[in-house]
Amino acid sequence: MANTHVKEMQALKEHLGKHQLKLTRQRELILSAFLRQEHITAEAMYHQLAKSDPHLGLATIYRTLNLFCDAGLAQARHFGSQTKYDNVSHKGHHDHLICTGCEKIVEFENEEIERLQEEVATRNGFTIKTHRLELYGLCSRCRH
Amino acid sequence: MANTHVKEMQALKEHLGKHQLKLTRQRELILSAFLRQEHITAEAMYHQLAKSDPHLGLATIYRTLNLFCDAGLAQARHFGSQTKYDNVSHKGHHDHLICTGCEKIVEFENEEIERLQEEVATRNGFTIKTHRLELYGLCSRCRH
DNA sequence: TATCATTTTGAGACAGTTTATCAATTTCAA
DNA sequence: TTGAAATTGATAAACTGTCTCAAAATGATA
Ligand SMILES: [Mn+2]
Ligand SMILES: [Mn+2]
Ligand SMILES: [Zn+2]
Ligand SMILES: [Zn+2]
Repeated sequence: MANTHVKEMQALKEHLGKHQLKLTRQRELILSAFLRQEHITAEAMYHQLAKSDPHLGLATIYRTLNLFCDAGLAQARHFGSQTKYDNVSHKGHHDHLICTGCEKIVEFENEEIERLQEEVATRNGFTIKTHRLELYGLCSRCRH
Repeated sequence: MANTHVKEMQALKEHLGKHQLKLTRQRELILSAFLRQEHITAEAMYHQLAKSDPHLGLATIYRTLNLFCDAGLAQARHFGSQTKYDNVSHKGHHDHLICTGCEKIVEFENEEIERLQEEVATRNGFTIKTHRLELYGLCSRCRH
């Protein structure tokens, strides 16, 4: 655990430094736990961390995950009715395939789709800032 | 107003008939107002209708819009953090371009994107049931 | 048209999720 | 080491949407 997530920790420190924010025990702890997941809800992280740190407040989890979003390490994604924080520290933009049977989430990137999105936007006079593409269905296992 | 939205009214009646549901003054009123919009929140519809019918309850709005969804007249869409009911009575599947400046929503369809989505799904062993594609950005007016 | 079982409504309670408040604690620059 | 500023945890509050239930409306039937 000593030399894992060094890069992300560095990125966080950089963000903190730029915004007069402080590095706390909680922020370190939450970052470390967050980086072990791909997609997680604040509530799930709260329960997960409660085992080792029963006094960590839910509000702190929310505040910290939102801080990670500001720092570019995380991204809040609204899947169905849940808000999951997506670990984007080590990867670029991507979209999602979501199994409605088992909740499995597969990430994908498709240059061609992205290009066509730009085309659609341009045709309508828009400049895209962000987008969201989610495909909901059944994975091979759940189909049977 | 006498002969507008006759088809949609008919579709609603058909759904009601099939499910032992009743046609009420409120359902007629809400349908008529709903069909005048493209995308609207339950809350917005509530305030809009309150002017002419101050006793119409918010729960009734929600119940009725959800009924329209069941009847295939409406579709609930989660844009950002808002849930808007999309009037789909007279159109098929489509996706959205959303201006983050003025909230303008432009609908579009793109065969090619849809095809590529299927391709991505197949490649990952998924069978798509639904999908959501939203492009957020600035419209030409808001860019300046 | 009157009857009346069934459905619907409106008001507000309630639930789930996220943010705001604030006194106490922690951090870190000087 | 000190102390101003930031952060935390507990909990209140905000917000969105659903549930409850007594009263009212609907519509099939006589
Ligand atoms: Mn992801
Ligand atoms: Mn639409
Ligand atoms: Zn599955
Ligand atoms: Zn605009």
